[in-house]
Amino acid sequence: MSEPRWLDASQQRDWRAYVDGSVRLTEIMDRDLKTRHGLSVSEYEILVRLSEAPGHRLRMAELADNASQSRSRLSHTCSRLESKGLVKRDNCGTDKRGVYAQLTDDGFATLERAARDHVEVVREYLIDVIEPEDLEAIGRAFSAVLKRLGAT
Amino acid sequence: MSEPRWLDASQQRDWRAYVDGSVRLTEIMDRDLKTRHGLSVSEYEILVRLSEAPGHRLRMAELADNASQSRSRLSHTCSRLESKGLVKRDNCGTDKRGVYAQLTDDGFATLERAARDHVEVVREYLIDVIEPEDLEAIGRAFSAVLKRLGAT
DNA sequence: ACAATCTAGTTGATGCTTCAACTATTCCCC
DNA sequence: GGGGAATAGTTGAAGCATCAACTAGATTGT
Repeated sequence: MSEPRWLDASQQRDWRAYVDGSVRLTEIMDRDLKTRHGLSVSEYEILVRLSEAPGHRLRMAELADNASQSRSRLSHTCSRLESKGLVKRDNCGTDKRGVYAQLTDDGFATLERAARDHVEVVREYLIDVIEPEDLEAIGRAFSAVLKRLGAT
Repeated sequence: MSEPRWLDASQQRDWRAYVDGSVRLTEIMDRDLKTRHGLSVSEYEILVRLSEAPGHRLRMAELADNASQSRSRLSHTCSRLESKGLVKRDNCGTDKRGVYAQLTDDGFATLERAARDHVEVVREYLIDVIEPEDLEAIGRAFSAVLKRLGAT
């Protein structure tokens, strides 16, 4: 219960800009993906991780970790994606508890279309409006955050 | 429908680190505020903005803009805060449609307690683990994003 | 002064997230 | 090899966000 170490004025300003800016940025990306492709950001993230996995499939737990989602949330999201036909679940042979999430052809095609538009939004509202070295700083900073949190 | 300008490898890495890191960071702050003070991040943000306003009160629309929330969302959140006794609504004299959100004494006290803990989390997981100049870069970058989005 | 229009704010339905509880399987080890 | 603990994943309920529809009051133009 010691005295809190408050942020100084400039830290405060930077922190606030980050909080407000990142909220608004996420909002934009969310709405764009939703209206143009019917995907939420968390659905999109799952498709991305699956598309990068060997054979376009991953065990649920690993997928959850990759996408920074809880297992419960992944289960629900995955069910939605499955009912849209973008993902399908397969049992794992070696571990009878296990389940693979597998990207369908339709899922891959949808992702390719969505990714094209998504990258434009990321450019338009972030990458093209900031200095390249500030993007690098962001990368460095959040990598450090992830390391602090014990992730890869 | 032109060719998408894909991100290069280093942009990709930086962008990914940001997406993952910011999601996880928000999660931490959310859980911390919730378990220690019973507040969601969006409730906390509203208390912060109110505490900074003259007389600890603001018109709903202005508060919504400050906190980057939709008016609908503010209405709901404000009702929750009101039922917790942290905020109260007053009619506006000059505009009969208008409503003021007013921070209560209890609300202010709760915010003070929450802010002390919150700043520690922000330090522990972000500010103390990154270089000061990277924080400045983050501030610059997201200010540019906000400007691009037409905010202050 | 009246109608058309615009702005402030709320509401309820719907959908996504979180949390705790649950089943089923595997691992550990005595 | 059998009982206890750990792991994989799902489920349902409750809470929060989003969207469209709505009420009520202000503004504008004629």
